[in-house]
Amino acid sequence: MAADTSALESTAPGVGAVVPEKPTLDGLEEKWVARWAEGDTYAFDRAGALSAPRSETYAIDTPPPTASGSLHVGHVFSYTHTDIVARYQRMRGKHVFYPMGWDDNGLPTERRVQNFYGVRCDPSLPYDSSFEPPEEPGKDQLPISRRNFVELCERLTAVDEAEFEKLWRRVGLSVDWSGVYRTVSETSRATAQRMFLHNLARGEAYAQEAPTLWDVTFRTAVAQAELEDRERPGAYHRIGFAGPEGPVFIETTRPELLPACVALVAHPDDERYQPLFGQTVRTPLFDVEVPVVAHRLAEPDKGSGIAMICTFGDLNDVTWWRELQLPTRAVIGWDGRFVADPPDGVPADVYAELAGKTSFSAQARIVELLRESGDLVGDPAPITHPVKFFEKGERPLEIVTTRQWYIRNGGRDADLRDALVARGREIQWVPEHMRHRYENWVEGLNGDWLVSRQRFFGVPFPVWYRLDAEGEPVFDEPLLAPESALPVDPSSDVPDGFTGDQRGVPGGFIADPDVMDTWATSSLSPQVASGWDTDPELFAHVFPMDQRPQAHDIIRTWLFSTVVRSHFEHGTVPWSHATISGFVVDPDRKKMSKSKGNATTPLDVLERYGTDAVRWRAAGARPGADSPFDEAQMKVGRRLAIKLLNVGKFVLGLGASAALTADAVTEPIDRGLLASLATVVDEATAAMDAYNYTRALEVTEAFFWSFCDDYVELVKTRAYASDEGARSAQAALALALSVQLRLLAPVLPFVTEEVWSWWQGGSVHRALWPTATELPTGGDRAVPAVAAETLAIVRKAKSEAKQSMRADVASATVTAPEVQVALVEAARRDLTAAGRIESLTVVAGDGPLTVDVVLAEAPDA
RNA sequence: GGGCGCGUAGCUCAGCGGUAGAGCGCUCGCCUUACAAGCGAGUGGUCGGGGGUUCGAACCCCUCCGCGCCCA
Repeated sequence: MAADTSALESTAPGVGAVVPEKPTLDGLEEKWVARWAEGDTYAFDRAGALSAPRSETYAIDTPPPTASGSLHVGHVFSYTHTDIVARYQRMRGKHVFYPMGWDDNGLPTERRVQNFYGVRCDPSLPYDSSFEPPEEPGKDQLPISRRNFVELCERLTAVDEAEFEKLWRRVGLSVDWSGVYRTVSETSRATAQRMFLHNLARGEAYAQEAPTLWDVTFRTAVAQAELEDRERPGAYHRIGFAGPEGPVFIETTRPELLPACVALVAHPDDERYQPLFGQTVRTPLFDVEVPVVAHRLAEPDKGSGIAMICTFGDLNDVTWWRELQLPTRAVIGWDGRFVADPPDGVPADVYAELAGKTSFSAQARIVELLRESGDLVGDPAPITHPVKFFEKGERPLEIVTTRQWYIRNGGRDADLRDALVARGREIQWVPEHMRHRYENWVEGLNGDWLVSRQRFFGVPFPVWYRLDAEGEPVFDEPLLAPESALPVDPSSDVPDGFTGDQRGVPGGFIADPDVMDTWATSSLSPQVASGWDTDPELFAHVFPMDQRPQAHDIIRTWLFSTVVRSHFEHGTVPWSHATISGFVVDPDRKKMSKSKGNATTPLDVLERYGTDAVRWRAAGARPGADSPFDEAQMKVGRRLAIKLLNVGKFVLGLGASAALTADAVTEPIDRGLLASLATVVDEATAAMDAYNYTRALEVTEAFFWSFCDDYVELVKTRAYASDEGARSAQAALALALSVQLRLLAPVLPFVTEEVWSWWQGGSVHRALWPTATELPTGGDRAVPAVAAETLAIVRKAKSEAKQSMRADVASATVTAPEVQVALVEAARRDLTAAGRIESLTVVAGDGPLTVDVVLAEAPDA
């Protein structure tokens, strides 16, 4: 701990503090985290904000971290980037609306709860109010009711969230912790359901029975945005179909889908197959008659150039099926296995061999059968090809026809697509080139946004269906929850006009069984955080927000879906700026992630180098740029923080204080130093306004080191005196310290606050960002620059003579261009003291400034 | 295959039309009363290759090579 805390009784930061004997970084985090919490230093002043113009509020749409996940250094970096901006805007006098959220909704939480407690959700079970999970997860997962499962999710995420908050406070995030939201909260659920109902009412959401990409492990539909291609081994099987004039050979990687074959397809220009178009062929083994059709998506140079269309092997099949209006012969069920009964028109005897099998074993069996029948030509030819996976899944996706909810996103509507691209152009992207990621994605969409998921933990659709006399649901007339009742859980709540005992009985009703995609909730983070559903006055003030910070990997998901929702509901972009941070990568330039095993635990690094050092390193990563994790860099940040403590102690130990003002600065070199600082302030401010915190820090830091190594060394002796010159130095040092502490405060919140507290009232983080106008004008920056240059040459002479910097100089003769002579003379007093120069002569001459240094005889040499 | 970004000192990166820069590293010095968790000095690059524009190119244009990310 810092040595001086006993003197601090007041809750106001800084009041009554003194400069410690031996300043240290140790313990600053604990001290100031507690002090900021007590003093509500980062509280959002709602009333003050609402009574001021919108331009005086700065609202941030913070990414809610996945509460069940774990944080690594990459997270610390990107959240620090945002915090630097937040702190800057606060110091500019803005009301900073900077809430934190937790994403405790969705699959990661569901999976973590299953593993942590050893349970699984079985929606058919009744709620058990006395249920307690086992101490240790058992070998087999314990089936529990949906409501019990959800309760465990909430219990576990609350623990995780408390840990996260502790870490974020230690990182120094200037979040208003009274405004935390959760994506699974009542408010979030109500917001998501209300927005969905609005989308539905305006025709922006709809349900449709359609072929859907399906993860057989999670047994849920997945959206285009959640897909990824993975290279997987496969094999082309050459199979003969019986054509009108002999066999037609196709090559397929999925022979097991033969019973699902509905046509063969070739490119319309392919002369080899033109004679067959309009004719029919018969499938081997099953002997089903299928047409030969032409379509531009068939690739002549792939395989034999003619392919079988199955319902459904891949997305091309879906396109062909839709555009060519082919029949459906689905064989794969929700569990990824071949369904029990063959499709219409497919003989049951052969199909019976496949029923109940997975794709893998069905393929093996089909290949055997084809060999026996002689329809398989040669051996399968191994290939590697891209296969679609759910990004969180481990088995290839199947395509299953199901009824799903969609929200329009321009994937099937050029006008909407253009409108959403135009929204993207309203956003200021930082860095600018990230805009292309957005436009590429929007322009490449091939379907609407599938938002329903067949999971248990999530926001349910506020929808029921009437059951007809036969007990079949009437999907065309969904029963919607009234907005006043939101949030609802349709599996326990009852639609208007019905009673609970009518659930599931003919003439009664059933609930829509699905929950929303996690992005369907996350895409409403601006609305949830800003009180769309709970505090319309606040929402009207802070929305559209100023900044959406996030990483570039979720532009297609989080960013895009947020734009879609805002476009529909509010007819505006959700924020004016999207700031995109890069990744922290390991030394091999691989993205740091827990699953790759190369993630560095943040707490360990924070403890070893101190928060300010880690934040300093984070600030060195420009917006959008990946940056390698290198501990050696942390030491540099730590050194900067220590330097601040020491120079602060020096300046304040001289008797410099906040009472000294610019008027006292009379010496040319002092005025020059402050003139130079004024340009630094201007540059840093311009850089911060452009979200270029890296540049702002660079400019400030360069000045700071030269301030310490040159200016302070030059004026030190004078500052120790007690004449007018001393007061000039002391005032300049005090002013420069004050300005520099404030310039560095967003990056180094702890050490700057510590030094600030030694001599100023209030928090540095509530102080105003410096402006050039608080510094005296008219100083000549060349005076300190030339003095430093001269001193450097004297130092070099001492260094080359292997002498101490304290070695005396008998005489130094400066030969300088005419215009510089007066500058050197203006710094004469400081130069002779700092260089320990007995006799300093300055003459005009040609060429650059030189110094002829004659060292005094060393006393005991 | 398409899009985007990047290739500058051993490492991390600035510079983006006018004489190659910083920090780290390394080498050599220095106990200097703010700081030895420090200070001073030095070392180090045909700015990925090739063409072009220009009085002048790391910077602009073309092309090639390599790396990364996103999308097919």
